[in-house]
This record gives sequence, C-alpha cells and structure tokens, in this order.
Amino acid sequence: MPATDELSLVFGALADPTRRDILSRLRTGPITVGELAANYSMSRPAISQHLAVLEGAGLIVRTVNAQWRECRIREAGLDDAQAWVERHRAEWNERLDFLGEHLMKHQPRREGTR
Amino acid sequence: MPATDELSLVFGALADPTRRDILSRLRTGPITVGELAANYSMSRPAISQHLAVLEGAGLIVRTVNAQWRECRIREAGLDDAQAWVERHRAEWNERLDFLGEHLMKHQPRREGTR
DNA sequence: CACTTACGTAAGGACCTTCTTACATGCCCG
DNA sequence: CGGGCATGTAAGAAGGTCCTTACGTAAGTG
Repeated sequence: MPATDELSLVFGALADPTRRDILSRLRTGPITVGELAANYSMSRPAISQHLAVLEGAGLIVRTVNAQWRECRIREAGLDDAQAWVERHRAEWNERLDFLGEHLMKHQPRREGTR
Repeated sequence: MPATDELSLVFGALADPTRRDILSRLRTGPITVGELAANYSMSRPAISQHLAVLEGAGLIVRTVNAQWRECRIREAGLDDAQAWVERHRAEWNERLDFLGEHLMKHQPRREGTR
C-alpha cells in the first residue's frame, strides 16, 4: 500500500487472510510470536513481518517481556474502520428505496437530468 | 493482493483513499466514469481500473447505458466486511475488562514498543 | 562466560499494484 | 456511413508486497 493514511493502513492490514487469522487468534488472549508462528506454514520471520504490519496499523501492541514479545489486541484499532463502514452502509441503505425506484423508471437511453 | 477470498478483496479495495472517495461520491447517486474521473488528478484509465477493483470486490456495479457506464453502489458489498469488523470489535470489548485486570496485575516491569 | 532461546532485521526473488500513454470498441448524430 | 464521444484494455515503468534464508541482538541457563 502506497497510501499511508490511517484508514488505508487498517484496511490494508485486514486485506490478508493470515493477518485476519492472527487477529482472531489474539481474541483468546496475548500470545508470543513463537507460539503464533507455530500455527502457520510460513516461516517465523514472515509472521514477524505480518505483526509489524498489524502494529503499524494500530491493530495490535507488542509488549516486551524478557526475550518474549507478547502480542495483544489494541482495541481501538478497528474504531475508524468500523465507523467508516457503518457510516457508508447506513447512508446507502437510507437511499436504497429511493434509488431503486429512481433507477427503475429511469429506463430511457440517456440521462443527465437526475 | 495475492489473496482472492472475498473478504480480502473487499478490504483490499477499501485500502485506497481514491477508491474510498469514489464510494463516497457514489452515495449521492449513480454517476458515469467520465464524471467521476473529472474529480481526480489521475487519468481516466486509472479511474477505470479502480472501478474494476471495486467491481471485483462486489462493492459497485457498472450498468451499460449506450456509451456510458453508470456506476452505482452494490449495497450488499460491505456486508461481510462490516460483519467481520463488528464481530471482532464486540468480542474484543467483551474481553477488555477481564484482560485489563489480568494485564494490570501481571505487571510487566518494562514495556514499550511502537 | 559460552550457549541456547526468542525474536527482529537485512537482502533478495517472485509477483502484484498503480499509474501512464496508445490503441480498440461500441454508440450516437449529422 | 464517417466522425466524435465514452469507455475498456494492452503494454510498460516504478515501486510495493510477501515470502525466503542468513545474520544480529538481548535475555535466561548451565
């Protein structure tokens, strides 16, 4: 993702099944990088890099505990994303009845009136 | 995005400010590709490609009308994304009190990354 | 103090995005 | 039917992503 704004980082982080799965796993509580990596077929550095993406998007926090890094969810991380999605869904739904009818009878070849 | 599953496509499509802006603009009703492209500093083909991404993710629909393509929102497109986000947010929040206490008394002597 | 463990980071390869310009297609209008 | 308009698509450059292996570092262990 070339875009570096907060929302793009969050959505970009979510646009990967492995990272979504990591977030799901973190629901059950904090977990170290090694334990996490054991669940996947890719190398540990790969998981480490996914964690960096998630951390950069503000979705997780890594706390240092001796030589372990405990990863846990940063609950506010999804706030903006949820707000964006809900706002759009709500507004779309609001318009649907109206728009549906509008398009139905809009049938003719051209448009430009509205 | 190498991932081709539905959720990844949707989140990936949303991970771009231009595409999110296009979706916002479509809230006010259907619009043609040319009208849309006039709002951006990039070329019309670039917009056309963004639209292809949005369409591939099931977020919009393009209907052919003579030589115009009217783009409009596909309201069900955000369903899965919203469900995913809400489910995770809800479950995280559910655990927060518990987890908060747990971490509190777990008292890591030092922390801080990020 | 070596030695292992847990982890991050560097370097590099394969592939994907995201723009651009150039060109092809389909549609209407005189 | 020829010309112009709205649009998609091809081709290619520039830069990202996502994985790998190799190596570096900090913390506990014998």
